[in-house]
Amino acid sequence: MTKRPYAQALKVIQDVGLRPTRQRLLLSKLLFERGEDWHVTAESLHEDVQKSGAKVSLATIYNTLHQFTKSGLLREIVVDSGKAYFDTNTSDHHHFYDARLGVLEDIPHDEVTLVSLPAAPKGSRIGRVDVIIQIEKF
Amino acid sequence: MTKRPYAQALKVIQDVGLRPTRQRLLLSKLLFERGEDWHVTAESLHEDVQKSGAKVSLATIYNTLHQFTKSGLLREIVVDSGKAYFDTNTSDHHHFYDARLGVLEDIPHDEVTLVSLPAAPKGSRIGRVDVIIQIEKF
DNA sequence: ATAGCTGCAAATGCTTTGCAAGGCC
DNA sequence: GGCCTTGCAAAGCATTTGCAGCTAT
Repeated sequence: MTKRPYAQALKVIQDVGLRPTRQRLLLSKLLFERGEDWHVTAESLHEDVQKSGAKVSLATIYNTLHQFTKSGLLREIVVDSGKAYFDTNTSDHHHFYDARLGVLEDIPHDEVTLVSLPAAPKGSRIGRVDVIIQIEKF
Repeated sequence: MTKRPYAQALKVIQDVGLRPTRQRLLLSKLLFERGEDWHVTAESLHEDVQKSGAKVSLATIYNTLHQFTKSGLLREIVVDSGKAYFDTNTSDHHHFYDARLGVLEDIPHDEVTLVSLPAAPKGSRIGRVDVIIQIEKF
């Protein structure tokens, strides 16, 4: 079956029950049809939109990133107290982060192993475990 | 030997080669003389200053937190893309974080063990490893 | 004296919000 | 039509910066 333009992007959006608007289709396409995992900020995605010749307002990009995250299409990664990163790879994995360059890189899931997780403080449960390995180029 | 007020706070500052100004002495005292590890934001520290009856401008608090961090007296912890946390415990350890409440808690160093750290991407070296365990109260 | 420090206010950077106009079902 | 979405501009926060005045040495 031939893949029509936006076919995958459309499906992704419909699968989570969002309306396939022009803006969401484009963002979905930019995010999920490149066949690799990657990391975006609202700003970087906005630039990609402009490079594609289209136009989506920054506000809508913020809204959409959050909707996609809430729907489980994206995962937010906190590595910088001042900028939000989103990861198209929502599976269980960790990250390298180069603070100087602001660049994130996935660590394959099986390359970090945690032993002996501590018990959560009483009255609370453990949600997610994030491992961030700071790196720097030399 | 009796401990004069600010004796410890003064020493801490002199040890890293900073001028013991009124502001730095107070902040040092608030941060390091309570005999336990804790986590502050510029805002929370500012409030503590005011509760103590003194006054230090927010700008100076930001400056001082960064100077102290650069001097190794504090460690910055990134758990929120929008607010900077600082930890008076600079030793090797990890954190619980309740995103809803914005509360950080230390995990004793020996209660998390990482096995099989991945190799850093070529051309880079590993700096710090941060493990953040998201928790939520129930 | 002088190099360093402080505080105010203004500026910055990222993100969110209010609301009128437009689009999808 | 009615509800969801978008986009702009304005507002919001946390943080940084410029610079005149103050302070430790």
